[in-house]
Amino acid sequence: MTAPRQLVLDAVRALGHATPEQVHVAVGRIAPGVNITTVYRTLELLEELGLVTHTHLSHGAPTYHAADDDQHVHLVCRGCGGIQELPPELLQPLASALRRQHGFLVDIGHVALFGRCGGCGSGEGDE
Amino acid sequence: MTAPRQLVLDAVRALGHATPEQVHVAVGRIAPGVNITTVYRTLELLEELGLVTHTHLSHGAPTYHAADDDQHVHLVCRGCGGIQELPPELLQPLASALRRQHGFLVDIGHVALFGRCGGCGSGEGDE
DNA sequence: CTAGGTGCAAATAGTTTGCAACTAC
DNA sequence: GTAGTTGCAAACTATTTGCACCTAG
Repeated sequence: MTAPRQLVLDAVRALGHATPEQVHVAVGRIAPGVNITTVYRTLELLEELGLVTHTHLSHGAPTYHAADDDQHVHLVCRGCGGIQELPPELLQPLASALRRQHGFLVDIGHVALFGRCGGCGSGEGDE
Repeated sequence: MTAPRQLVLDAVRALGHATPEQVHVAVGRIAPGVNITTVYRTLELLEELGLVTHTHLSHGAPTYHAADDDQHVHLVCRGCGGIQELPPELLQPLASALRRQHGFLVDIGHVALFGRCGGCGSGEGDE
């Protein structure tokens, strides 16, 4: 575990959610000169090691979070773009149903649900 | 509704799920020369009109499907990359709970759940 | 010396934009 | 002719790859 790697892991843990670019910025604050390439490579490595995982919230931007972090379900509002985190227990009933009926093991910490939050009843919504 | 637009809509309907590029290829089979740009622009337009919607399955590639198509929940297997479609009723209990408890209106046809399908108990998994 | 890790630049994929040509009223 | 639509090329963003360098054992 080298310095840049530790920094990337720390950044992911500190940020909670972060895109590779956000991680890069965070790391760069402490150790300027760390290349974005290294961030990508390190995130990939950390993911293989099971230390971080990533989820796809909204568009293409993947967000990484530490695996030892609390797992949570994401509610992404298409109106205001806000993201709510909810306890994963909410998914338990669904998860068991899927497992029983379809043999599918849902990765609960990796779920993003799209929709509208209370404040954004309707109207436009860009993702 | 011009010819290219009709073709894009037809392609989305015919393909069921498709990335913009797949739509482009499908359209090109019937009307070569239609530009990928037009596909993107048309998809955007059709989405505004409410005729199609898109979901993010796995990585960045968005998949479009016709809005009048049956809504369905996607189960994306991180092992084999396979995609299962399930009836949206599965989400009803969860959706009502979220609505009641969090005022959040889940877009049920827009859900992708990641995990492992029966055949891919464990092992690697590239998204 | 040897391997792994890193930075840099270039390549690639996916998507968007600017602009001129084209078509339908 | 005016507005909306399209194709093409170029711009952009996000990500990946090739390669030389550097450091630890």
